[in-house]
Amino acid sequence: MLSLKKYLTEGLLQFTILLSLIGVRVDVDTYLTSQLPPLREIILGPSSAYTQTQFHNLRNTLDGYGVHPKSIDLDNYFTARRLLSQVRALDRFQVPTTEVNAWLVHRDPEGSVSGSQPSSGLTLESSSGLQDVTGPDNGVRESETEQGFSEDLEDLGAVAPPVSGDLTKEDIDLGAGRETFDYSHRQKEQDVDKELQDGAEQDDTWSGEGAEALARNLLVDGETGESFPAQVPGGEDQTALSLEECLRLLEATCPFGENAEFPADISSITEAVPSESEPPGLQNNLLSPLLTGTDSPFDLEQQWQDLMSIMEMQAMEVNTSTNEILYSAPPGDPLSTNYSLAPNTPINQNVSLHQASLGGCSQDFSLFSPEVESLPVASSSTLLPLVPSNSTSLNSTFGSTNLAGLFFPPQLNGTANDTAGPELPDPLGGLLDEAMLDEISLMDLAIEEGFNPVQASQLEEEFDSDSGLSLDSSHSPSSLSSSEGSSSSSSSSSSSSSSSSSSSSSSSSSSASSSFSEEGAVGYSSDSETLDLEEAEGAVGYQPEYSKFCRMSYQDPSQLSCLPYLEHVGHNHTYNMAPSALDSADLPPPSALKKGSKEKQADFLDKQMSRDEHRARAMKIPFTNDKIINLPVEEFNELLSKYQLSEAQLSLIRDIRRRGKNKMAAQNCRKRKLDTILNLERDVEDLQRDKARLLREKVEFLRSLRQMKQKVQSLYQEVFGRLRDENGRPYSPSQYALQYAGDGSVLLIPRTLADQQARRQERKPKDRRK
DNA sequence: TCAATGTGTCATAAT
DNA sequence: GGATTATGACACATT
Repeated sequence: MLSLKKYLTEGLLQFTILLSLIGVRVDVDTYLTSQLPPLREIILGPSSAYTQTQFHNLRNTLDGYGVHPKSIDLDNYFTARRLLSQVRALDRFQVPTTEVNAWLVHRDPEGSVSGSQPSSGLTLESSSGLQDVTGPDNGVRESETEQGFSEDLEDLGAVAPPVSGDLTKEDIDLGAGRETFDYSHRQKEQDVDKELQDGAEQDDTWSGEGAEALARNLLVDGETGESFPAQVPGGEDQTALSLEECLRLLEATCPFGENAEFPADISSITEAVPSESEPPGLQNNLLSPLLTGTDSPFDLEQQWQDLMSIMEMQAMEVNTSTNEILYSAPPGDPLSTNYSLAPNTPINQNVSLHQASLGGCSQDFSLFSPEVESLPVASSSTLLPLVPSNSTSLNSTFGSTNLAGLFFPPQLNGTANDTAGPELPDPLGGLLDEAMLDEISLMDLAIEEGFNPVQASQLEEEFDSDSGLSLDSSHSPSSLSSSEGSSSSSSSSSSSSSSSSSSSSSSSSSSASSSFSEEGAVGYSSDSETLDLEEAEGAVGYQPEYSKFCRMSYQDPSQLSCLPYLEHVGHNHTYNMAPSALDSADLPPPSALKKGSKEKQADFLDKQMSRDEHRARAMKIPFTNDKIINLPVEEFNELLSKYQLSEAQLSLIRDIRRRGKNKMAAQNCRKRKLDTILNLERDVEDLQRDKARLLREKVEFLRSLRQMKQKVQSLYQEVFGRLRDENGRPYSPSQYALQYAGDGSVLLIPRTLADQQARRQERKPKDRRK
């Protein structure tokens, strides 16, 4: 069956591709849906290769259009829609928006291959996957960024519709996928896709089918669902053609009135750069790299590649400095605006902010991942040499300068020129304090080596929602052991609950006599029933032990999977038993327990009794140790008054109560101690991360400040060098200086006067401090 | 055999 | 002042 399905699938796919290549438009799904249900079941069942087109059909019916894909009017209809969408999407600066998710799917270590299934969020939440996202070059920062990056991605997902890898083609074609306009439908698609791909995830032939699916996606218009021949096999050429086509459409068919949203959306581009201080004409400069490409396709392609390489660096910035994104200043923050003259840092932060807040824009930026070139549809294959091999935060930050280099006119982009060319020296090399960088690196390494404290806190919240004494037993692994042991002891099921605390009355040698469970209901071992079962299984384990292991386990998350194993961890403290019991303290074989003779169970439980329980039984104490320990003092005294007890018995009872309470107190104390240690550890890691972030921000600010100063200095020298006196001679820099007036004018004043004014200005802040 | 760890118990102070 | 709780210290068992 599988072979038949594969045969049919591949054969039909190849046939479809061939037909498409020769210009015949074929929509297999139409036939599969309406005419060949068995084949559809066979092929569509677990195969993800067909879900895309199926979704198109779904959309065609679900979004209300209701146009049959094979309708004669479909050409005009879809062509008009596609062209309109092209025009509309043109101004959105659409670069492939979904490759990142496709890449995530491919990189998923769990092997989930569906990019459109709803579980993509799970993929994003996977820490390993996130580390993969950061790329191998970002290992230094993985530990620090994995949590923040996850949050960042979640933020992106919260704003932007979840997109999948099977949209790649439409991104290349138009940029704006249909999902951009119909998110709800996309969710429906994902639901269907999940059903369809449940089996596909286990299909070993996915890679082949996935490649075919990608190739097939190239033949299906992502926006209209229309199938059309793959006219341009090369991704880059296709991208260029799409742009050219769009531009031609823009010029030929669309009046400006129809592009009323164009400038508004252009702002979405300019918002990515600190345009607050830009002159209005800059937008033209900003657009020029894209719009002027119609005249020179090569230039357009070259600029497009440059842009993609820049965006790629931006994406790496997203992957590697999420904390900076999370902590970065809001758009209106003075830090972001005041540095607008030096575009490096503000651009970086603004872009990051938009990546975190604007879905479309963020996706557009984030898809430039180093893995994009692995997809045969993007034009980023030539970008690989541009990808910095050492993608540290600082290097990726430098990448943002190239963005300014592209968007800003050269005369305003002195800093970008400093960093754009490979032949130019790295400006940061002379600007940054090496010690500071080393500190950052060491800090990142230190953080990386430790367990992520945020994850630890999450685990702590998950496993111990109550930091106090009482634990929710439903969250405790002891409930597992409870369920496991529920059938092991019949006496456990008959354990009687007395008032607030349940006393475990297990059968002993004399069936009527009671054994005692020292672990009472007070403290954080709240559920004595489970404890009884654990004791019945020979595990001393009590709730705090499990709690402790839970806490220890989130030092290493992998240990979380071993929780059932914990029931065997408990120490067999046979020293609690009476010497007579120690003689035969060996655990009974499991077969004996399974055979379940009550006497053997009674012997076994008898052996598990604590020392005080044996003493109490030896002294013929008429009530359980559990009552002795856990009853309130009034009830306890009332209980004692009911019986005629000897002094020895009363003394033993008081000792039992004291030891029992102290035992629980010790457990609580140890639990609190461990909690304190873990909280301190987490606080230390948080502080280290904050310190590293602040250091990075400081470095960036210093770098921006330095670059601004350099720029101002160069402008100063340039202006000053052009000044001439009445005789046409240049002014001496030692005698004259330029001073900036408050109204924006520049005055030439004697150096001495300038020095005096400078001193006055220096004194003012000092006086204010005083 | 030794070290690390877990646990119960005691003594003592604090509540 | 007694009961309870918290905690350091110790001993013992287990790994």
